[in-house]
Amino acid sequence: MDSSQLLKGVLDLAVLAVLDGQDSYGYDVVRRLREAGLDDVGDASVYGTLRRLFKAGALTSYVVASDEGPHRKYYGLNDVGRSLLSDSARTWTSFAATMDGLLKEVGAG
Amino acid sequence: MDSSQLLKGVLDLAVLAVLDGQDSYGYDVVRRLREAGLDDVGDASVYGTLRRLFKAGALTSYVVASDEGPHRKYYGLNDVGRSLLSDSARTWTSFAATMDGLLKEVGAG
DNA sequence: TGCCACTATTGCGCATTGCACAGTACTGTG
DNA sequence: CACAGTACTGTGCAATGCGCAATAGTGGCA
Repeated sequence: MDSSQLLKGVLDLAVLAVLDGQDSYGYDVVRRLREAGLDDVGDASVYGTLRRLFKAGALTSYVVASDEGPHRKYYGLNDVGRSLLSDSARTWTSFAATMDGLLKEVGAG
Repeated sequence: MDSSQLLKGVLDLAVLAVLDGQDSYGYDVVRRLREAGLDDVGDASVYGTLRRLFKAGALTSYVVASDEGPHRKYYGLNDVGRSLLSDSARTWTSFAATMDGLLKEVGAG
């Protein structure tokens, strides 16, 4: 089954979680998400999400030069972002519990 | 936070889970999902999902007259639907575990 | 020198899908 | 007859993940 639709609305949360505690840039966020198990996440999705969160005022942003390639645009959580992260995490946990409840009945008629 | 995006790709699974073990019709599926905790699920979403799953060959369908209102269009799982249900459930469980893993690091970064 | 791979970001347009809203229609109550 | 509850259909919109192309810097290799 295609898991891409599962990311809808959750990618924001995943990106915020990755940025929590340590600033990072798009290319690296993609790498970290894939290592975490989100194998199929598209790079354009992550860049888009970062831009959207920044535009929404949840992230700070600054550019850093790199010796190994082009410049990197770092993003970090601000207060809005941290607040959004905890709210989203709570919403996700609750939602996941509801789904688990629905699935528990499967096969039990 | 708006949880509507969280449903993306998961509503199929939720509907399949509700139909597992007992045939049902749209209006009742909506009611059951809301009782299960998916308070905000829209009726048009459920009807659309049922139609889509039927069109995809995962559901059987038959009409039953009702004494309390208009006819009811019942849906039930066939082999394709049951297979889709178990596959989707597995995908969901795995995905949810990945997300939980990402969130576990929050605050510990 | 020229070609290629890896790194890194942006922008365009598309596909999927949940939802609001309107319309149709049947039953029962006042 | 108006209205509420039940029940389904269709239209069009909004959100968002993704494929793909373009741009651009660094370094290796023939």
